[in-house]
Amino acid sequence: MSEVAYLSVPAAGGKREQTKLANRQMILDAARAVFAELGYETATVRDIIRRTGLSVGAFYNYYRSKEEVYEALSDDGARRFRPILQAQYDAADGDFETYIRGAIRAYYVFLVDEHEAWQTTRPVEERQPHMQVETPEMRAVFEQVRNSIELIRRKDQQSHVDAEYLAAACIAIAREVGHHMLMRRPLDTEGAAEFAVQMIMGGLPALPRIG
Amino acid sequence: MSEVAYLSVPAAGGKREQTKLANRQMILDAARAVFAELGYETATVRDIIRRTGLSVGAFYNYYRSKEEVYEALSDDGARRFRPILQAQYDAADGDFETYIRGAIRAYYVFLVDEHEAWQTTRPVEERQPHMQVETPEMRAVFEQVRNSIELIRRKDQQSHVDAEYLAAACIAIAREVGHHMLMRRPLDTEGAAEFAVQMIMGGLPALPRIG
DNA sequence: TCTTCTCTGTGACGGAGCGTCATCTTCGAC
DNA sequence: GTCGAAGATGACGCTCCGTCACAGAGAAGA
Repeated sequence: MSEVAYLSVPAAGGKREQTKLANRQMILDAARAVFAELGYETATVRDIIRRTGLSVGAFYNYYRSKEEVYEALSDDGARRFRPILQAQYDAADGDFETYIRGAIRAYYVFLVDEHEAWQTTRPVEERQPHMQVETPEMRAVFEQVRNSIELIRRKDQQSHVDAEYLAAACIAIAREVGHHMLMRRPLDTEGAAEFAVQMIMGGLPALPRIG
Repeated sequence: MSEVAYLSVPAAGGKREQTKLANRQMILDAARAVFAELGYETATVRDIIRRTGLSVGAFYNYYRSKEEVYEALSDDGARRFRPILQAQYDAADGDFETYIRGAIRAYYVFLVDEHEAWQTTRPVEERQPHMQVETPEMRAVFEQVRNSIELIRRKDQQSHVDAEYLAAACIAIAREVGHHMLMRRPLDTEGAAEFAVQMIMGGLPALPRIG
């Protein structure tokens, strides 16, 4: 996507380029830490930039606002998750249940990882930006799920269901059950995943029984 | 729920009490209008209060912040919806599918009503406060659904499913499908409700087919 | 190497919105 | 009619924001 290195230095560029990259990342890291410590609402641009040693002006060279930094963080998450999702699609080889199970399991593992990576000082809701952040990458995830569903379903004899509603419902189940999973100890990604998958595949009558 | 009128004035109280009530309501109405016009983020406390003719100080006698006003608005919505939900539970007389169908239908009608009541000047996302507002009344709605599900399910021979996950999943489906329904024209509450109900009752294989 | 040009970093500054508080007004009790 | 309390008022100080004139460091050319 950019210039190709043509000397021994692999992915360098000039010193300018390097510090730019480094600063961008530094700000992102600082922001993640500050959001975790102070909570998103309380945190200010100054809090973030102080941690990097840069100046206020420098911050605005990279991001337009606190919101944009958070978006960058989310976008980053979604961007890292997308290939995982794609791998599940490829591995499922056209079988819907395999895809859904793989996708949801992967998602829950991802969720737990991220959750722990944020060095949890503050409760989840405070860390979150209170916005229904809808970054391009997140919309891409939704689209990817919808497409996968549509592709797989089309292969089946089964005539079409409303792919948009279905995708929305699947994502909704996965997200919400995942959210509740994170609140429980011990963390049980498998149990939660199985619940979600069964709910999608067979609805209530199919759900795993307790006791 | 409060004092009984013991004179000819039905629900008055002194003039003090009356203006207090009136002001509270005025602020709420103004806020709804301002959020619709300017969007939640852009709107300021001053924008809201200007519309009422009151002073800044007066605002802070009633609410602590813009956020609290929005919470009051949401809370109000949830409070009005609760009895509707309860009525569906009573009418279902212990039958789960009847309850779910009634609840979701009622919810979608409610959704569309509210949606139209907000005199839509701005897109939905901008009107919304970007917070994952979780008011007491909203938590109460969740609890009510969870309880209803637990009560009804317990009657069935069927052994227990995870009521918390199930409630979360049902609400998630209803909410998300509802959200997509609102984006489509013409508005089809019945179709969306049927989709959600079938998804919950029988999962994907049970979903209504298109064409 | 030295010069020049350009790009990035700096932080003081003006502005916006916030929430408070000393003060005034109005209500209602006696 | 008097007086105490509840409530309204809006100027004030504060915090955070985003900008911009300036400075310093890297690249490019001689």
